[in-house]
Amino acid sequence: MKQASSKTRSVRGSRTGRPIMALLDLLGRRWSLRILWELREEPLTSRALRAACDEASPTVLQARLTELREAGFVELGDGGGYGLTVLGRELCETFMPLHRFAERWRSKSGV
Amino acid sequence: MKQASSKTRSVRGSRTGRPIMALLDLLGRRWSLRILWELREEPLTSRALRAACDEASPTVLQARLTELREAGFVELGDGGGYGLTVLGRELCETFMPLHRFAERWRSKSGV
DNA sequence: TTCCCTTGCTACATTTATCGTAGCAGCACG
DNA sequence: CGTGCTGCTACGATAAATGTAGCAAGGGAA
Repeated sequence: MKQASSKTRSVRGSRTGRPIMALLDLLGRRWSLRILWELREEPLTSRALRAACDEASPTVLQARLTELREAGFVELGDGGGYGLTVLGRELCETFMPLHRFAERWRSKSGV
Repeated sequence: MKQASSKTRSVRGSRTGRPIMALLDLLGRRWSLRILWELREEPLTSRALRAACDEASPTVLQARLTELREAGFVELGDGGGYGLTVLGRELCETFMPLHRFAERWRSKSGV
């Protein structure tokens, strides 16, 4: 597997030494959660991922993918295509109950 | 409890009719996850919340708080102070395992 | 009343992030 | 050779976040 470059893009909040803050910051960036969500079942090529993410700009997607790779959640397969690492799969399952919650949420709120 | 204005700030992704997308988008905005996290134990005044969020600009915090109120996750108490609604507390517990995950994550990744 | 302090909230100029479109180099297939 | 895919990038336009300052409303205390 190819390694993400380690030019250490600083994660806001990591300075506090509280990893939860760094994680919340990373996941709180645009498209981060969505990318993990779309990769939850199978690896996707960069273009397929873009299609799954409502044609979001490739600029941000590349940026998020690089960050997620540096964080160890996503990896680029040898034959191309982005997939979750073991760690990434754990993370994904951590907030998988969000799906059921979202359904309940809609029924209560009219957003 | 005071109600958040309902001028329907559109949530990106809600057009697809898939509530999980709307939720991922809302939570994927800056400081959203952090705000929920900081309110997890007790209500905080707007200024205390700001302090807890590394002195983030009050402009975004107000925006996020309004969105979270409209979504039904956060409410403004009568005597002042922001707190989680019942729904918000459920949501918060949904990704509470993230805390433990973050600790394991740091030990594996050098971010 | 006046003074002081805290509440939620906003204005505004600057900086940063994201968007949208286009296009690059590399590789495989025919 | 061209065709079509891959990951990835440049760049101007636009939207969002930052940082600083300050507002009006309300609650005491003197």
